[in-house]
Amino acid sequence: MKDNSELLMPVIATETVEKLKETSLFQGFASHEIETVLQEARPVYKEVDEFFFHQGAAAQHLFILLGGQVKVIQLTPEGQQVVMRLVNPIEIFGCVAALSKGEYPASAQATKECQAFCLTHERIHRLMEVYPRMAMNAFQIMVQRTHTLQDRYRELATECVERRLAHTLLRLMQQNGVSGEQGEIILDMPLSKQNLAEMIGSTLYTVSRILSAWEGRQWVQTGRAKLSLLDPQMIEKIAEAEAFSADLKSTPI
Amino acid sequence: MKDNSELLMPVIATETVEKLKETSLFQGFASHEIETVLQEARPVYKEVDEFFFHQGAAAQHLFILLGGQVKVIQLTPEGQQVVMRLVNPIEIFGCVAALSKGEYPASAQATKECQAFCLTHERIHRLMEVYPRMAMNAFQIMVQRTHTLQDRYRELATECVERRLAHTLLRLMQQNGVSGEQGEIILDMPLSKQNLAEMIGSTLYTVSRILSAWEGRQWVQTGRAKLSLLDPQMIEKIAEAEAFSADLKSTPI
DNA sequence: CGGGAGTTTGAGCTATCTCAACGGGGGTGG
DNA sequence: CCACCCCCGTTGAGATAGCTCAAACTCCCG
Repeated sequence: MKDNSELLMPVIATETVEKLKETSLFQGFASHEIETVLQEARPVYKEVDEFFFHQGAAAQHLFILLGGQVKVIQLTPEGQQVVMRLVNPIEIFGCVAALSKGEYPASAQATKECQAFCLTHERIHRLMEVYPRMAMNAFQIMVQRTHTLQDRYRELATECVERRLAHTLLRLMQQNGVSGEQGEIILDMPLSKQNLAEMIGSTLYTVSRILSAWEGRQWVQTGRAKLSLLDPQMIEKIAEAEAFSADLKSTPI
Repeated sequence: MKDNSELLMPVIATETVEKLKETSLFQGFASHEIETVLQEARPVYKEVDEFFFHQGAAAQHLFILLGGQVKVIQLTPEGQQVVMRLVNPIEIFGCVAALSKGEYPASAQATKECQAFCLTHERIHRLMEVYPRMAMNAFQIMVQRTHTLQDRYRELATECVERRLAHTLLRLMQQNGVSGEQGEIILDMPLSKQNLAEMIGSTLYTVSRILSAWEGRQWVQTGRAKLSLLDPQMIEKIAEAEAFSADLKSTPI
C-alpha cells in the first residue's frame, strides 16, 4: 500500500494538478499548494454500481472525483429512488462530511468506473483554516449547487413531465454531451429510462412514452440506456415554450 | 446619515452580538470580532411586502436578518410563484451575492416588518479572507440548506400533496411555532392558503380542501392567514405513514 | 439459445388541477 | 359607527395528466 501510494501520488499529481487548478475547489491555488493538499488525500477506486457511501452512514470523507461518474441518490422510506445529482470529474461530493460530523443525507454510487481522492473531516477542517480560499471556494460551490437545485425544485413544482424531461436532457447535454458524426449530441453516460424518471420525479413508463413521441419526430434517438439529441433546438423549444408540446396524441406531423 | 449610523450601531451591537454569537455565520467568533464585522454592515429596514431584492437584479448585497421574516420566492416565466424558503431572524439570505457577482436567482420579500444588516460583495470577500472561520461557517450553512432542499425535492417528487403539506407544517412548526394556551401550536406568521400552496407545489384549492378535512377532525384550526396545529402527532403520522391519509371522502369518523 | 434487464404499449384509474360561483370577515372611508 | 368592498376562503363539478398494472417485445450477454 505504501509503495502504491508513493508510486501513484506523483503520477496523478503532475497529470491532474493543472486540471484541478482551473476548477471549483482550487480556484486561485498555486500548483504546489494543490500538491500539498493532495498529499493529505487518499486515492479511491470504485467499479460500476459500487457505492462510495450510503445514506445514513456516518459522514467521514469528502470526495473529489477524478474520473468516471457518480450519481447521488436519496431513497424514500418506501424504497423509491430519487437522483439528486450526477457528479462529473473534478467535482466534489459528500460535502456534508466536510465540516460537521453527521450522516450522509444520500448515497453515492458509481455509474462508471471511478477514481477519486478522499479527504477526512479533520484534514479538510485544517486545510480550510490554512487556506481560507478553499473554504470560500467550497462556499461558492454550494451556493451554485443550491441555485441549481432551486431551479429543479421550481420546475418540479410548476412544469409538466415533458418540459421537465426537456430541461433535464439539456442539462445533461451541457455536462455529458459529446458531438457525434452527424452533428447529433450523444449523452456519454449510461442512462436508462428508469434513471431519467428518477431524476425528474416521474415513471419510466411516462418517460418512455414521451421519448417515443420525440423519436417519431426525429428529435432524439434512444437505445438501451443510450440517448442522443438529434435536434437540441427543438428540445429547447419544448423546455421553454409555454404552449408547446409534442402532443403525444396528435396526427403524425 | 452619519449621526444615525453612529447612534444605531452601538445600540444594535450590544443587544444583538450575543444572539449572533450563537448562530450559523458567527459560530466561534468572539464578541469584539462580531462587532468589527458589523461595523462594515449597513442597517436596512423594510415594511411588510417590500422587497429586499428582485430576481434577476445584480446581486450586490448579502443580508443578515435581525427581526421580522422574509420569504424567498422564484417566479416562473409564466408568473407563477414558488416559495423557496422562509428566512427567520439571525439567518442570512442573498448568499449568491457573497462571493461572485451575478444575478439574484430569486426575490426576497418581507412578510413582516423587517430589520436586517447588509454587507457588500467586496466586504464579505475581505472578511472571509481575514476570518477563514466565516467562510467555513458560510459553507456549512449552505451544506445544511442544500440538505433541506434535497429533502423537499424528494418529497415533491415522490409524495402526494397531503403528505407534503404535513411535512411543511411540521417544518414551519419547528421554526415558527408558538405554544398556545390549550397546548396547541400556533404558527406565528402570516400564512395564506395561497402561500402554503406555493411552498408545496400545489394549488390553494387543494390545500383548502385538505385543511378543511383536517379541521373536521380537530387536527388543525385555520383562519384568515392563520393556522394552529391542535394535534401535531397526528400530522406527523400523516407525514410519515405510507398508508395513512385523512381520506377526504370517508364517513365522518 | 435461453434468460434477464431494459423497454414499449395499451387500458383503466385517480389524485389533483381548473373553472366557476358563492361566502364571510375585517378594514376603511364616508 | 356603519356599510361597502375586497381579499381570502370554501365547495362543487368536470377535465386530465400521469400513474398503475399487465403483457408482450428486443436486445445483449453469457
